[in-house]
Amino acid sequence: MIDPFDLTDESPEDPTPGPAPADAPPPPWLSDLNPEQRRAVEATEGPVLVLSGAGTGKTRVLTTRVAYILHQRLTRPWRVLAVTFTNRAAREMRERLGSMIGPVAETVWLGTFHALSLKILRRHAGLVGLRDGFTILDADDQLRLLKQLMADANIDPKREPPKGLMGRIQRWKDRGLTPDRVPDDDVKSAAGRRARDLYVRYQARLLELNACDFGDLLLHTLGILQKHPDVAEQYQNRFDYILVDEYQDTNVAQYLWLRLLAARHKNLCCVGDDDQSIYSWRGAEVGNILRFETDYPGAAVIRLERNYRSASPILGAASGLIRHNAGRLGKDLIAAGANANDPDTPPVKVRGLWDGEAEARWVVEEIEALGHEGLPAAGTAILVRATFQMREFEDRLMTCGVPYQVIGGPRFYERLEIRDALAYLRLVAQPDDDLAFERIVNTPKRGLGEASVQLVQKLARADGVSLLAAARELVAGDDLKPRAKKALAGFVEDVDRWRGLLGGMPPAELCATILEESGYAAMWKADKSPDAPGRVENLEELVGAVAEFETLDAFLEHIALVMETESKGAAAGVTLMTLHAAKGLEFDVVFLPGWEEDLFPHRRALEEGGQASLEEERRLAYVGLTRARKRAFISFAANRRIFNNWQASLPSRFVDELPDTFVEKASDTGLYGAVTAGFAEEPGGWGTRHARRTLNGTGNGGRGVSPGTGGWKARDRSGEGADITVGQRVFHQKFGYGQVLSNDGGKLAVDFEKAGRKTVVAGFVEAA
DNA sequence: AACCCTGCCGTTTTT
DNA sequence: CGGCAGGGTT
Repeated sequence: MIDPFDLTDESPEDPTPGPAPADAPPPPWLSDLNPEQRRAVEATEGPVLVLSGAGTGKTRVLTTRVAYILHQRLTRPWRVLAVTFTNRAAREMRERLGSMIGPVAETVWLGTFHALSLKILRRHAGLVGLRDGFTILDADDQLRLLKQLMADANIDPKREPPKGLMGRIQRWKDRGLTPDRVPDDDVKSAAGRRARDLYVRYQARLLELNACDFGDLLLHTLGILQKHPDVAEQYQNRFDYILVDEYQDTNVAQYLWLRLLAARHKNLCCVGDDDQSIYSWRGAEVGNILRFETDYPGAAVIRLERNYRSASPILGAASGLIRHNAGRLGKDLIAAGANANDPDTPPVKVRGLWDGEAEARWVVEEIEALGHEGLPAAGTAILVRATFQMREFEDRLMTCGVPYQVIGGPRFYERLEIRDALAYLRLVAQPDDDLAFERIVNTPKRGLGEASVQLVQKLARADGVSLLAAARELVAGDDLKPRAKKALAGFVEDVDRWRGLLGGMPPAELCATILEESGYAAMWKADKSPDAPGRVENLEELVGAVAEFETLDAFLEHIALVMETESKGAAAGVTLMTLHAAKGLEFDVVFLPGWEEDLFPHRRALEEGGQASLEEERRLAYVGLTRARKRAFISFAANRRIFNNWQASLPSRFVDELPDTFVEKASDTGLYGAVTAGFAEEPGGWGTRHARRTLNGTGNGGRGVSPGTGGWKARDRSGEGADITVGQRVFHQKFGYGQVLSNDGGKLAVDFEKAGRKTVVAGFVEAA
């Protein structure tokens, strides 16, 4: 593992200028660009906004732009700053840059906002009250710390959920607001004031711990740049060109960070797509991209609209959908890729099904059929709105023997056993890491209960020393019961001994030694719960991960910023993940299930964010569709089990918003009428449209289940549903026999004999 | 100090 | 229904 920032030569006055541009052969990569891309690459001076639609080659533009700047000898590699959001994007960019310009790519300042901030912050830690070697807390540490502070302040965690408070604090940090800058509007309520007070204490406590959280990496760096003009100037002069990926995802703090660094020359190139902004709920400000031209007068705005990824019906469907959003910068994708002109590309298939299980069955059937057409599972993805949807697909894929992998879920470094093991390593590397001490002082159980730990904490606070130091004092004194004293003495001795080994053996060996001698590995080996063997394996894997590093410090620094493990091996089967996780990826075939009101767009999003959130949900749908190269499938179910009770659901409004020209809709016979939506009724009858001959015409008196969804009507199978009366005994395909409790305009409350009380639509039951 | 039980809640997630 | 957190119990 190489630390990309471990630069051996960063000197701005590097004495070896390269050959003049004229001497160099024309770079091959310029001619591969289309005219817009080329403009985006060649407009090196001044602010540039590249509006880069899905699949229009933004990574290529970014990397080529860096290569071009260097090739033109406009500056030196270490004077170029390229910022991304994820480690994955940074890695990909560095690799591609390396293939264009060679090993010199390693010296470009390229990384995530957080990694780059950390690099700057390490050099000026003293300016914000941090000392050298400060640690970075992860989400778990943050929350534990906040809970402690809440307990100190007598705030009931029942009334004020710690997660909510943490969220508030993080949102302030996202906006670049230190505690003293929190606006009055945010502390009008008592809860707001309490949150602000806690924010003050939280920041103070972090400094005591010589630690900072992820938000602080940006916030502190921003503070340094704002309050110390001399330092700011140093970096403003250092970076001659700044490039930013995924600009639509920047928060206010990041926006200010960029603005400060680019203040001198304004050679700031932001690449993004307002239509793919899906992270406002974690602080991203679409406004940043929408306002770019105002913020940077005279900015060049370049639109990349030639899509090289998707077949034209997919682009047509996606464009038609996103057109329903207001306040866009405006951009239309044009099919330009190899998949675009294939006359055989079928439209986007939209399919209504009975329930989630039928939906999964259908999806997997389609996957198997596509396999015979030469579109194997390995290039296929199922993209869901919420993780609970995954289970049904997993079940079905497993029973059908289709290989698959789930992306997302709990990450390696977030697992309990890994976090515990890391706490050991942290404490050894950094003896005053109090959070690490607390975490493992009694793990595995050493007979050190809360009483003993509190004694240590009290002493530490009184003497102003770390917990480990206080423990050491306590062991020497007589304030502890003999039992606890012995246990604590043993623990302190262990830590001291491991510290003594620090320089003497490779870090992986040290890690293994610690896990053995602490009894931590033994604890899991002895555990007979079903997940214990997996945890033991993970610990072994951790040792393997440490082996990639020269020193323990280097390893800890790495995992503080890179919480993911390197993805191992190529995807073998169907990829199952959330829509959010799919951003930036592409697949030959994409399935988008669960397009139902309340699920997608998600009810909670609409409840808290109204119109703005609806548009964000729509962008999410747009992101999903534009992941597909060759085929896209959308589906929705009429019934879905949510928290164990069945819920009748309506097709998503997004289904209605898909332009008819590019989609082919069908639903299982009788599931829905097809009054205006142009749905065929037969399963599998894609070509046979009965658009105008609808079930509505066969006796449903136009009684819709819900207004506002266009032509979708509850089915009324030749009228049986109409004459259901309260108290009647009925039969339901899924739930069996039951008695009708009430009838609310076709929505029946039924007490089923086997399945219990459910709400069903009248059309789904028949008189028994 | 360790275990069990009850009650609540249930969207998306990187660094 | 099921996971988890916190409280109460042994």
